[in-house]
Amino acid sequence: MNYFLTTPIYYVNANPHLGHAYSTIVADVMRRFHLLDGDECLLLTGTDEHGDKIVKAAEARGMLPKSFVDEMSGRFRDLWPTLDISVDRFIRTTDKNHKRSVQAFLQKVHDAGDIYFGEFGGHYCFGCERFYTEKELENGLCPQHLTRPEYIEEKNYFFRMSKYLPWLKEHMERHPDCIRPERYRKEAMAMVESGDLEDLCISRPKSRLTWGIDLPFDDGYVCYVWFDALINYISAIGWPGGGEFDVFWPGEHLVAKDILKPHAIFWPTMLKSAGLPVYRHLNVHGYWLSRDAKMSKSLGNVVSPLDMGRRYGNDAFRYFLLREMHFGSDANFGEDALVQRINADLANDLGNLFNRVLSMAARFLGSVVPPRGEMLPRDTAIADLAKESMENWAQLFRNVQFSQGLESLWVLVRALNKYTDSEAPWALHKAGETKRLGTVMQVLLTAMEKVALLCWPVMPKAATRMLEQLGSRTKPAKGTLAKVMASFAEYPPGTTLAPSSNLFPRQEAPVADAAPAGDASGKKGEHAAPDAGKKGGGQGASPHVVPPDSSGDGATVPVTIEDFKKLDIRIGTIRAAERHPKADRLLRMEIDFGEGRLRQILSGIAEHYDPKTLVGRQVCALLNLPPRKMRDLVSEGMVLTAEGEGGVRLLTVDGPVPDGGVVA
RNA sequence: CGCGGGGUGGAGCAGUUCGGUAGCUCGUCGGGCUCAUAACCCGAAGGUCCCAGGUUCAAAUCCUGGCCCCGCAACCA
Repeated sequence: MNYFLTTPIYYVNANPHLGHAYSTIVADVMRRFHLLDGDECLLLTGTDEHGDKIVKAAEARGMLPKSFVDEMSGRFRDLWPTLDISVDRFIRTTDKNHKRSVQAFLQKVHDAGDIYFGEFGGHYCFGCERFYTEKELENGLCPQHLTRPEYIEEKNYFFRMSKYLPWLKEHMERHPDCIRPERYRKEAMAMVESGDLEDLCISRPKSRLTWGIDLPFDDGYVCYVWFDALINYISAIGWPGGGEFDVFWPGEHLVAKDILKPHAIFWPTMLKSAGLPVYRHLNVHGYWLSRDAKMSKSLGNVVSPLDMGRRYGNDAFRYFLLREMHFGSDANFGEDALVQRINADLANDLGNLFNRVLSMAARFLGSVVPPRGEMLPRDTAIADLAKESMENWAQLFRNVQFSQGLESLWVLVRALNKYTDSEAPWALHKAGETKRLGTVMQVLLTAMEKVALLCWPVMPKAATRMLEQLGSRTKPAKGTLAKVMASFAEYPPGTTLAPSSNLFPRQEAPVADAAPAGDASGKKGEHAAPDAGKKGGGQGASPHVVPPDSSGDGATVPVTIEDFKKLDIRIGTIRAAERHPKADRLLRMEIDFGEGRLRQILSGIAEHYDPKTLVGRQVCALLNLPPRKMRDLVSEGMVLTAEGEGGVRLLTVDGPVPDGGVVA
């Protein structure tokens, strides 16, 4: 069979982090598994490079969009080999073929009558970067900024997605494993049945955005988000125009749960409209959490999860990621858990098994494999267990249950340790029972070769070393799994074994305070690009998008003192403070700036400050911002804060200052 | 009542689809072994399966109600 797997394409406005690494590692594991399973495999990853956010991120660094995305895309591409990931195709949405495919796709959907020119638009608020309908305006003003929106004749193109929702519902019912794990299919089903799904806006006029792909049927517009990003999955393999597409499509996708909707709803309906078959599976994974993400954020000294891979080795790092997270659920990333896994599973169970067996072979047999003698029931029991374990492993991996699959493999590993104990080759050696010794060692070696091979998808380097140490002629290659599972044959006598093994050295427990990594979670997504009257729609198919941040290479744009003087920053005293009744993170404060009245200011510090403790304190605030509505209440300024170790801290003064005092 | 996930020995989790003796890893305690990376093997202690009702011969599992965590969304301009 042909097996085509994709990761999301990653949005290049920030550097790669654990979320990206996890997705791509899982993809690599799946590819290697399917290769062993006899499939012809093609793994695709890449970068998403269009959109407004890219233009801004490039500007912030004084670069042209093109050079910026070239550099960022390179960082992703170069990372994968260092994690032992074998990528077959790497796509960039700025590739020429991709542009051609997107236009061809749009044309097909257009020809099918599924794209229409939307007549709304009109009231555009520049602050919000979005349109408002008459109904949404309050007294003709933007409900967010309380400013009068400009009337703009901006029409856009829409994809008639609603037309395909009944079909999609039926499709999901007929293919219960199209989205997995099951919970995400349920969630997608709920979306379809909710009736809240509207047609997709798929364009932006060039007057506002030029960094995108021209619509084939109107060169005054560029394509917006999904009809650009999602199509990478087929443009990368040559659609339209055959080639690999004809061979490998339909394939399957791997995504994080934050982009379930575009992949579960938008993409299938788009494919249907274009007359193409839907993907086989959508595999959805959860997030890596940091035990106390809030505490460790923004600290300069936190250890990056990617550094963990470098420190403990890729094989151990990959094993941990696959074993610790039950695919689909969230999991915690912590250095102590990583070390525990390494020591318990890899060093004590697996590594030690290899070391003790090879060491015995060296001492008792001169590292040369003896012939196998008569198999006793307790020997065939191992053979049976190996078969069962491998079958479970394969079934679970096929079903993206990697953690359970590895657990099933470890049942065999532990049984081999137990077998070693109960057969006690050292005692056989002492007693001169050469024949029985040979059989026991045979059973161990035969089983260990199978273990080594099954480790390969997750730990390619270590597995290769294991096979080498066993002097094995088995190579991890297309279709090897069937051969290895088929029988429990005698290990070729005469094979020379390595004299010892030290696959996974035990690790010291991390120092108590070595907190796990701040950006471990890849959970901050959605720099929601407001879309003409639509909701949601993160930019691009990236699983986790981190806002253009201060942590990385934050070169900023120079300003003049004149620019600074435009800011009206003043000191005021908080007279009243309370939680916003309808928002988790907002505090409502009344602050005295000596203006003869109190200003109401809202600030997202509810998680960091108890309102009672704020009354009477002096704070800094920026006052000459336009008033803005936040969760139904108007804010007349912005309280200034800085991110501290325990969370957000207010800027204040170190001595009394008259209310209204100017900050300069 | 915006959507969703979860609450199981000290820690982390599986088990819930389809009711039938509560399981795994780590940790603790005791023992064994000496091939091995202070590793391995055996045994033990330790659980009101969040609470309250209900169905049933039988409920971690099914039903109803409640409590408590956590994501998403909203919002943190």
